[in-house]
Order: sequence, then structure tokens, then C-alpha cells
Amino acid sequence: MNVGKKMLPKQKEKKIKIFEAAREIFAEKGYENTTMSQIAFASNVAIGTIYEYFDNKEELFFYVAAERYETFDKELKIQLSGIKSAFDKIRKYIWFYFYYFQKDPVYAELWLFNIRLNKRLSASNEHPWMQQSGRVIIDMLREGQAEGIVRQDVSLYVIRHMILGSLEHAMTRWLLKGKVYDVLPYSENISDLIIEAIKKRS
Amino acid sequence: MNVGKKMLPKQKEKKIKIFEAAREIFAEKGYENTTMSQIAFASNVAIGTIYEYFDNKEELFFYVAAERYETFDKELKIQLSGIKSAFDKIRKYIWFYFYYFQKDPVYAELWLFNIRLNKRLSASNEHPWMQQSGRVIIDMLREGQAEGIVRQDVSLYVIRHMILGSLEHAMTRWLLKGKVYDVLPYSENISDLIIEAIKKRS
Amino acid sequence: MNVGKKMLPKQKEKKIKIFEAAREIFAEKGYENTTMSQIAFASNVAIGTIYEYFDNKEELFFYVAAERYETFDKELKIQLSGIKSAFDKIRKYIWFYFYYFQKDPVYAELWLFNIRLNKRLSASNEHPWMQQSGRVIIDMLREGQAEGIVRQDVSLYVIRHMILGSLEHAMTRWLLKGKVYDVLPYSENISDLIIEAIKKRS
Amino acid sequence: MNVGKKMLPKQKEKKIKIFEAAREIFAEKGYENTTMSQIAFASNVAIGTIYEYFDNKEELFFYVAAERYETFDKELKIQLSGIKSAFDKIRKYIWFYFYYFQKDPVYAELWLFNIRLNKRLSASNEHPWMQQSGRVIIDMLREGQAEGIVRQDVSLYVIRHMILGSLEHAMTRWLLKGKVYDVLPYSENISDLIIEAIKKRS
DNA sequence: AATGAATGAGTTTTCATTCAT
DNA sequence: GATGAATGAAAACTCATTCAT
Repeated sequence: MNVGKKMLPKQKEKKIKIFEAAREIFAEKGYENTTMSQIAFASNVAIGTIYEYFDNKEELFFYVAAERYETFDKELKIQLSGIKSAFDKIRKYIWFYFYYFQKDPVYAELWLFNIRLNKRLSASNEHPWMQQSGRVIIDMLREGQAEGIVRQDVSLYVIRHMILGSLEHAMTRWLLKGKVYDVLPYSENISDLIIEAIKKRS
Repeated sequence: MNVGKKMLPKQKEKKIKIFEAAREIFAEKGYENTTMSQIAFASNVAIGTIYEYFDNKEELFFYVAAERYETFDKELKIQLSGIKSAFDKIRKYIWFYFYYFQKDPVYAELWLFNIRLNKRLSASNEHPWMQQSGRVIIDMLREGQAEGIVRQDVSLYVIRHMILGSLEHAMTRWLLKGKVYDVLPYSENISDLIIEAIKKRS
Repeated sequence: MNVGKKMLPKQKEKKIKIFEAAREIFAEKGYENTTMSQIAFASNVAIGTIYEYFDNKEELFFYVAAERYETFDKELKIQLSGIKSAFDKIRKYIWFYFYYFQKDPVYAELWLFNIRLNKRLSASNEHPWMQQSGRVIIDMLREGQAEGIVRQDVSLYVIRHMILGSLEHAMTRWLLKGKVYDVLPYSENISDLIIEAIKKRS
Repeated sequence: MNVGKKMLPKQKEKKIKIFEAAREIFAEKGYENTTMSQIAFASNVAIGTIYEYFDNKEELFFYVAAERYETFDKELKIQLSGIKSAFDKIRKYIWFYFYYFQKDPVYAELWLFNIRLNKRLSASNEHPWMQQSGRVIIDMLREGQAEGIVRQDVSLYVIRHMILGSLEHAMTRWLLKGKVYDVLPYSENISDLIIEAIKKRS
């Protein structure tokens, strides 16, 4: 996503201000309980101005969602770079998932409670990043198969359900319980379990 | 849950009519986008009548949620009865999960999109069934440990995150994609993966 | 007023039960904020039963209003009996007003906040007691004029405005301030002022 | 009170339109029986627009109440200025009270039937004008005492009950009877009575 | 006579969106 | 481009009254 393509710096800044306020408030209150005037107030902009940059509330939300993914994805790629073994990559992925969401619970809320379940977003073709969001995992698994260490008898998509499901479930409970404990230690356990599950056995 | 204890049959019927309409519509549109007048219309009852039976919209939603769990739980216990091996129980559980949700997508929507993420419900102590809803899995795992076939080096709660997460993720995607394929076959693959993950190794 | 003329004792009792509950609740919450179901609950009777005895909410309220007046009036007459001098009667009246309302603030609320300002009640000819409610004062004043101690140059109706106004104002403030002080001592001061005002001077 | 400080003229006008409609309707129907949509209709404005200017129905009512007092108070002060004798001031006050309320029965209704009995308004400290509304009378009486013409043996607050009570009672009856006669002549009689009551005697 | 479930018009308030300035 | 006043449909919820039992 590109916030502010074809815009002069000044205007871009305003769009970003709105955008950041929206991100914060959507995360805090959820989509339904966020009002446009809250966003206008927080970004120090008139309500009408929001509509200069975004068609409507939902579109603004989708932009926020897209940006979240891009940021996560960019950092993820950095984290994964240089790692050879598929299993190590997977471990890194899992660790990064917990690390990133615990560090930025605003994003965690946004993703787990609002974005990932949005039907309209899920259906829309304008937001292909969503479909690709799980591509990394498939790729890692395929590499593992090429390495000969990941089993070939189970659909990679099923494995991805297991991986993402485990992570999302753990994080969701963490949020619902009030973020009162440290989730990062889950990383190792879950990695162990998952690698044991997908390891090729002779 | 008991819809309509102490009520005459006629009244009980009306409460059930409202209840069923609510269940359907909550599942279809989610909590926020369901209106009391939609429920009234669908149950062929005046708006005021809903308030004769349920204090407010949220209470009605929670009743629906509770009933969902009880029905699932009751059938689940029947399915599990007579099975000795912990692994077989887990396989049965996973199979039943897919079977039940695919058979009753109204419940699936309700659970996956509304109930499990409801903060107020999650926080409330009046709804202990919610906390107990994952007890079965812990019990099965403990039995497996007693049998000597489930690993002891990983927290059972982490394992539960993996199990429930895998199932929820698979079902959620199925719903978001429009229920256009058969999820039941996932059951075997996921069972295999999970058992491989938790199996005790010497 | 006669609550339950032509009724068998049993039915009369039920009407009285409703009536007493209504009196209490109207006084406590005011007309607008009292609901028929509150009255039904408090009188241990079905809502429909109230409508067996009273046409509607307003009529019930008017009955309560009438009864209040009758009770006050009856006690007042006893208090005044045997007193000869018009001034002493007036003093007694004023004392009794404070005494009665302070003793029964439920009635005070009812009268001062609800009944005396009700336009429909004021207009209705079915409730002649209301018009007569100030008759006693006019009578006392006339006696005073006959005695030759009350001035004749001012309309008795104006004097009555002064007397009732003084009492109502003092009591109203007492209620609005939360009934935290004793109003009875006002009695003597106000009596002094009023007698000084109406005394015939040569 | 200042309706519309910091507002551009156009907006100020709209606020005033709403305000005036509210005043009229509150006076006519009372607080409980006035609806926001009636006010919206009468001021030729959308319902939502009312909420742009006033937080809620009660606040709107309190604004109306405050304005009433200020207008009355301002004119009163003009009327009283230049008068030396306390008794003349009191006579003027009484005359003005009748004059003002008879001239503007909308205000009379508002004050006598709604404002002066409002418990929440009475309790709130945000509306100090209410408490000060009777200050003028106390001041006049004190001046009279300083002049040596007003008795010192009776609490000024009791005297105020008598004065305000007399006026309010007379006006209230006038309204309840349909404003079919002239109240202004009461002014002299009531003044006579009150001065006779409070005159210092040796 | 007694009931109380059922009604639905009516209430206050919210808020995404528009559009004249 | 920027504004924010204005909009009004729509929401949850209330409650006096009715009427079949």
C-alpha cells in the first residue's frame, strides 16, 4: 500500500496524520465503536477532510489493515533473511509473531479482532495482500519439503491452518485475559510442537 | 441452559421462537449489525415482546451463546464416550468439531465470529461455561499423559492453543471463503499432525 | 371521596391495596416517572386488575389526589374545632399545615409537586373538592371580619393567596433542600406575619 | 447566560431559533411532555442539529431556565434603580413580578410549573443563578431593617417565603384558571398586606 | 373478577456522510 | 483543498393499555 501516492508532501502528511489516528482508535475500540469524529479530533483535522482522503469509514479501515500487514511483512522478511534451514525459519516466524504482537498490542487487537474476520475485506479483490499474507508460510514449508525435512503427505494449507491457528489462538487469549502475562515464552513450545508435527519421518 | 423454565408451554414456544430467530440473525450479521426489530420481525413478534423474555440485546446474545455451547458439549460427550485411548479421543474430538460446525454453519458463524471474541462475555463470571469450554481437551491430554503416550515437557495449555487454534483457523477460513468446499477431510490430516506433535518420544 | 362504593368487602380491599401502593409511588417518583407495573407489583396485583378498578393512570392519580385532600381536611376540621377566635384558628391552620406535611412528606411531595399544578385536574368539574380545598381559609377570614378583627379592605381571595402561598413556598423549599431541617418552627413566624398583615387597624 | 458565545452570526441565529422554540414548547407542555422532535419541527431544524448545540434535552431545558432568570433579573434591576425606600422597592418588585409574568405567560408557565420545582436543577451547583434568584428580596429587606422600618424579630428567609409564595400562588392560580382575568391589580393589595406584615412597630 | 403476555407507537440519542462556504 | 454545521434515518428500549384466557 502506498499512503499518498501522487501527493505533495504537505498533503501526504495530513493523510498520514489521519491514518495514524485511525489506526490507534480502530485498534482500541474496534471498528463499530470508532466514530469518524473521534478520528477527526485525534488527527486534528475536520471531519470533511477525512473524506477528502478516504472514501468512507470502511475504506479507511481497510487502508489501516493493509498497512498493518505491510509493516509486519517487511520486518518479517528482514528477520527471516539469512536463515537457511526451513525449520529455523519457521521457528523465527513463530518467535517474530509473538514478539511483534506483544510489542504492539494495538496491532494485535486490530488484526485479531477486526481485520482477519472481516468478510468484506476477505471477499474483496482489491486487497490482494490479504491473500498473500500467509504465502510466506507456504513458501517456508515448500523449502522444507525441498530440503527433505518436511513431510509431503499433508497439504501445506492444512499445516498453515495449524501454524497460524496456534499463534492466533494463543494471542487472542492473551488479549482477552488482559495482557497480564508474557507470551513470548510460548514461542519455543509451539515451535517444538509444530516442527514435531511436520517433520518428515522415514 | 434452559430456555423458559417455569413457563407454560405456550409461552415457552414464544421464547424459543425469539431465541431461534436471534440465533440465526446474530450468526448471519454479527452482533453489532443485528437489530432488535429484525429479530422481532423474524420471530413474528412485537419488539416489546422480546423484552418480555430477555432484558436486553446483549443478554439475548449471551443466551444464544450459552445454548450453543451446551448443545455442542452434550453431543461431544456422547461422541467421546466409550473411547479408551487418548489419541483416539483427540481424533474423535477433532472430527466432531469439523462435523458439527460444517453441519451447523449458523453455530459456526456465531461461535467463531462473535462469541469467542466477546470481551464482555469473556470477562463475565456469570458465564462459567465459557471457561470450561476447553476443559475437555485438557482432560484428554492428561489422560494421554497418564497412559504414557503424551509428552510431558510442554504445557497442556499450549497444546490446547494449538489444537483449538488449528480447528478454529480452518473453520474460519472455510466460512470466509463461502463454505464452498468440504472441511471434514481436514479432520484426518489435522489429527495426524497434532498427534505427531504431542506424541511422547523416547 | 369514597374508594369502593357498592363493593363487597373483598373487592374493596383489593382496590385499597392498589390505591395505597399508587399513593406511595406517585409521591416518591412523581406522576410521569411512575409506571403502572410498579403499582401492580407494589400492590401485589396484576396490571390488568388495576384497570378493573381505575379507568387509566390519570384517573388513579386523581383518586389519590382526592383522598389526600379528604384526609387532610378531616384532620384539619378536628384540629380547628373548639377554637373561637379567627386568629387562633388561622394560627392553628398554619401550624397544622406544617405539622401534617412534615409528618407525611409523601403527601407533601404528592401535593406540592404533582397535584396542585395539574391542569387537567384543575379544569375538571368532577373533582369539586379541589375548588373547595381553600374554602376553609375563606371561612375563617370571614369569621374574623364578623368578629371585627380582620380588615375588610382587601379581597379575601388575595389574602388566601398570601396564606397558602407562604405555606407552599416554605414547604416546597424544604422538600427541595432534602428535608434536612425542621419546618415546624416556621409556623409561629409565619402566623405572626400573616396576622399582622390582615389585622384590622383603626 | 450567553447563547452562542464564540459563534459566527449565522450559527448563533440557529441556536437561538432552537432555543426559542424550546422555550415556547417547554412552557406549553412541560418538560416531560415536550419531545425533541417537536422542538426540531418548531425550530425548522433537524433533530440532530439540536444536539449540535445542546448536549441533551435536560441541558436545553436548563439553558432556557437560566435565560429566563437573567432576562427577568436584568429588567428588574432597571425597575428598582433609583428607588430609595425599602417599602417602595418591595412594592415595585411585587408590581414588576405581576407585570412581567402577565406580559409573558410563556415564561410564567415555564417558571412556575417547571423550573422552580426541578429537583436536579435545584441540586446542581452549576446553576448558581437559581440560588441567587431570591437574593434581591433579602437585600431589600435588609435595607429596610437598616432604615429602621422593617421588623427584626422574624427571619428574612421566612419573610421571603411569604413574599415569593404569595406571588407564585396568585400567578399559578391565574394560569390554571386560563389567564382570563387581570392579575396586575393584585399587586397593590398584596403589597399592602406584605408591608403591613413586615413593618416595624414600636 | 383476575390475569399478565403482547403490543407498537413513541422516546432520546448517535453518527456516517454531504455540501455550501 | 479544507471545513464543520447540518442532516435524518436508525438504534435500543419503554410502557399504558388491551384482551384472550
